[in-house]
Amino acid sequence: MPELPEVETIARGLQSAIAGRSIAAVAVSLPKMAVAPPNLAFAQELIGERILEVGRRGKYVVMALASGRALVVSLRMTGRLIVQKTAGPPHPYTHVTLGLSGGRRLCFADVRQFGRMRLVAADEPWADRLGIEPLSQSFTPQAFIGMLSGRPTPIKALLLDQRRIAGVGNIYACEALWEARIRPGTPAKRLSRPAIRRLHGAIVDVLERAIAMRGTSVDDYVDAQGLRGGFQNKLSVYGREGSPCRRCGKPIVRTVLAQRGTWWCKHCQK
DNA sequence: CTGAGATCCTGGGGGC
DNA sequence: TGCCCCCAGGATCTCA
Repeated sequence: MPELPEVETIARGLQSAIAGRSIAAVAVSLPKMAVAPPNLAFAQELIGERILEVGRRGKYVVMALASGRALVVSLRMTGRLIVQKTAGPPHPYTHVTLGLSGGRRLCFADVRQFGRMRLVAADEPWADRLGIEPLSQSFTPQAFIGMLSGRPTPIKALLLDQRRIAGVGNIYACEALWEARIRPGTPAKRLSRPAIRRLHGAIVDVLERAIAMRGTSVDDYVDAQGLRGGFQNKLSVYGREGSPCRRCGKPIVRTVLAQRGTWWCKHCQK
């Protein structure tokens, strides 16, 4: 499932592969996957547009268009954005295809159909519910302390809340909590200042290391060029139930917290 | 505001 | 071996 490092990797790949190209054709085979503002036709609006640059906000891929509008893509669990040469069959489970200048096409594929490609107007505040970017200057230890203050919510559930921190998902929440030696179920308000500082550093560290490895491919994640990431080999706890903790050697356990699988070490996460 | 629960989907894993 | 059932999982919406 693509989280911040995977989406960042995809966005960088798209930036080098399709930035500057114009959209010559649009094919939508599953209409719910392609959303446009009211009374506007997705395909018709996009034809003739040009993709200026591709970036990321939280777990969303953001394609800035020449008109000032944007194409915002949510990949959810199984969504993919794949750039291909126009010849040959499209990527499996492609529901939206953008035919681009220069003989390329962008396939938006998704087995489970949870993802969305949304055309947003220039003045549409589409990201107004998203929280702080954890790799931005504004994510300071002080800001993090304020975010957790007084909250009874289990710290892991809080890390997954996109309204607070945008981009952290299940994999990196588990990994950061292990790195900071914090029990996932700890109420946020019960964490000490040093623990919060450790966790702040761990979040930034694990996200940066994962980006450097081009993301984690535990299921079937691939980037815009169809390549797998490398961080799955560096995971400390996620998906490692029964395997020895890399720090203390005790077996990693799996529990359920906030309706999500949660992997952690009972011995060294207090 | 906050949290809990439902919802959307389908491949694949587990159970028999 | 083969078949069927059921579940994971992110964001969004409803409801308390």
